[in-house]
Amino acid sequence: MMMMCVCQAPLSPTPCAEISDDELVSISVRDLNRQLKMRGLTRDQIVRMKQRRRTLKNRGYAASCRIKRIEQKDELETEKSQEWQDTELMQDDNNRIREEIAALRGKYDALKRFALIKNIPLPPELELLP
Amino acid sequence: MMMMCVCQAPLSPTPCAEISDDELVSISVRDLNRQLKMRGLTRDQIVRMKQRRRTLKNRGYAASCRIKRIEQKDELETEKSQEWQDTELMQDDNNRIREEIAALRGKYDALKRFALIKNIPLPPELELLP
DNA sequence: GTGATCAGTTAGCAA
DNA sequence: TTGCTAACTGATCAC
Repeated sequence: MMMMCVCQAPLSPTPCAEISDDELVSISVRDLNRQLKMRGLTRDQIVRMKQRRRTLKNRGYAASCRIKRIEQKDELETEKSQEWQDTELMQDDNNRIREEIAALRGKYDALKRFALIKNIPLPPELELLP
Repeated sequence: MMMMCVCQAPLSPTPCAEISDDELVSISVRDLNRQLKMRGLTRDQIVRMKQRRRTLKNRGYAASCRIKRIEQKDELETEKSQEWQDTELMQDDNNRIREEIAALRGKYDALKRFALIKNIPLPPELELLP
């Protein structure tokens, strides 16, 4: 299966001025602008810094997106097996009820025979079921 | 939701010699090598061409990978709703059987009262259930 | 070499 | 601007 994956280096060929990736993504826009002004950065450097920030953010979004996808898949699988268990329980229930009916029917048939043998007339609404 | 996505242009800044992307991915390695030899391509050009082929292939693999993922998700959802339907059917079945039991019990109770009123003695094994 | 899959990148939509 | 997601790319694994 898959092992570690070194993959692309996390860009940042120009740390520019001791701003780590972690800082850059977590800092607010307001604070970032303040920082950029404090150090004298050229427009070009500022644009690149902003782009680096965006890319780093996107990296995080991509990661959450994958995690979310996996979680949804797991969720689906769990729900499916839950449905399956429900069906199983219902089946068991069903079988128990069927046994109950069979037992009742047995008694019924016995009564039928009893009435027949003893020649006991039953009112029509109490005629035993076939 | 997502609409069309133009995204990255399909590389190929150097068509090099009338070999389209479609041709390049579908041609066999043997034939490709033959083609590359026929036209006099430098080692560097050959390496780039091979890399372009690999990239194009990878693009296709990535696409199938995404399609597969979507299909598996659909499959899971279908199976889940199928399980749900099974449970529903079973539940209906269950309810019908319960009604059947109730009806039987009704008859049974009527018989019980009948036997009591007419003072008909029943053998113990035919004693009516409570 | 081929195919699959992961993480990272980019484009583009939506809020 | 932020967050998300589709498509693309390169790395890496299995075969």
